[in-house]
Amino acid sequence: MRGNLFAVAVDLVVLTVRRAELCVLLVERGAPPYAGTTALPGGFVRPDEDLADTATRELAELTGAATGATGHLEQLASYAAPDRDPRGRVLSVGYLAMLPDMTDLPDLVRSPADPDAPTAAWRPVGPLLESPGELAFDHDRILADGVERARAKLEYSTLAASLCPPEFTVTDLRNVYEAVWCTTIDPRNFSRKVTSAEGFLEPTAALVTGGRGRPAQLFRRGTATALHPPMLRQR
Amino acid sequence: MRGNLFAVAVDLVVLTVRRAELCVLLVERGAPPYAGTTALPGGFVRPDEDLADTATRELAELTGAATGATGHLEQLASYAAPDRDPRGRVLSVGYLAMLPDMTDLPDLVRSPADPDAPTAAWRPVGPLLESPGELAFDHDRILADGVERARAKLEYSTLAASLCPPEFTVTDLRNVYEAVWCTTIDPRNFSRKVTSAEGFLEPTAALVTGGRGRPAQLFRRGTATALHPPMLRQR
DNA sequence: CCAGGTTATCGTCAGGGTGACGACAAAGAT
DNA sequence: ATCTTTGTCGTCACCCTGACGATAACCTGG
Repeated sequence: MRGNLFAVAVDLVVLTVRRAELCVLLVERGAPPYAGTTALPGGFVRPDEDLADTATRELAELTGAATGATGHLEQLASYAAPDRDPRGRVLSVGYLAMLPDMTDLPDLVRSPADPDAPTAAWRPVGPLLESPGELAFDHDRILADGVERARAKLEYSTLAASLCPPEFTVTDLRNVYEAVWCTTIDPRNFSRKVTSAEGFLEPTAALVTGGRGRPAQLFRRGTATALHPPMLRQR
Repeated sequence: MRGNLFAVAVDLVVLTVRRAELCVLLVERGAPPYAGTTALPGGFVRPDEDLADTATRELAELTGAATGATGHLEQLASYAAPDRDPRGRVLSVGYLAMLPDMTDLPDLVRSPADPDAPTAAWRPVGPLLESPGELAFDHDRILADGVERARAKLEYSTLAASLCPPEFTVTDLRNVYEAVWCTTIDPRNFSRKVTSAEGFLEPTAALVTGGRGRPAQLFRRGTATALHPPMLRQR
């Protein structure tokens, strides 16, 4: 009954917004198969781990555990086509992570926990989605599913704040929506929507200054997770 | 690297609406572990199968392949806690199926394809969700996730039609919404919403008669899959 | 055959949310 | 000092929805 066994891996779709673009964290594969090509970061589930444990551990190894507080991590879907890995039967559980733009980190991220780990780099998702084929295994599909999940979740949740630093302005938040959805949003209507949504934003005493134009109010994440009524994308 | 291997199973959350109640298809476990208790139907992935293949095959074995045309099947999530199965490491991929009410079938369904398979029975989900603990493994959680997915999907998709027979009235469709959401909906507003939604319903030439009251128009599923704007549940 | 009950469906109306946009405030730039 | 840029408030029309009246078309029972 159970003679057919699988290796189980967790692959991460780590998204952030850098320079007004939605970006994903990719690694260069060092070992076969697909050596030398880019891929989603991932690894195998250890004997004592649940799936979420593996995802959390790998995310910490990649980014240096800077997530936790502000970031978001959720399961996406599982992929187990018989021929998806030439080594044999491998089931991959996709996880979606959304992190604030850590502009202080360079485009190349070297893991502090594991110096032998492959170097990770942020890449804009647009070209990867439009012309698939660059990523190893079925990672193009996993990436597409992750981006679509993120786009959908911005509609009816307060998750966009996970892509912002701990304190942010309404414009920061709007830039996240515009980058993820590839649209432009009217700043006045957007401000009305997010500031009047109960529990989305918590005002801070401070204003942000230094840029051009009128100083903007700083906000923190509110306690709400759902956004009612939702903010629908244009179709 | 790959010494830690898993058995991979697919467990089905098969939902339908029977007698104005949302019901799930459960089986009596004949073999250990959890012999004698009820559980979600499921089975292991075969060597040449993708996950969706396994789900489709098991659904066909359970219901006699009467699905396909009108039914719906989608992946839910994966569950792999280290101690979720006493036999060892088993990863289970949950699938959600939604079928029309086949009232012609009895509450007990004996598989035509595999007479040795355990007998399946329709059970209302309400008591199972309110007092968990009856189902084997972590199937209470899988069931809860499946029901919540179904409830959410009715909001922004035309999936409720998958729980209706091929031809149905607006009242049939409303009964599905009311059973899944455990609410009551104003018939006039509901009718206005679903008949004006582009591509949700396709009118048929026929009326349905025989019941009490004015005869109702018969509809077929439209081609649309998304429902814009969504029909939001009360909170 | 007709009254009454039941169900389907159309119509009306007020209120909330949103898109489109004007207006002003408050900073830096020249 | 003026211009430009950006943030925020306000206004208005429109659409959708909830609440509900009204009518149509059937069945049932006197």
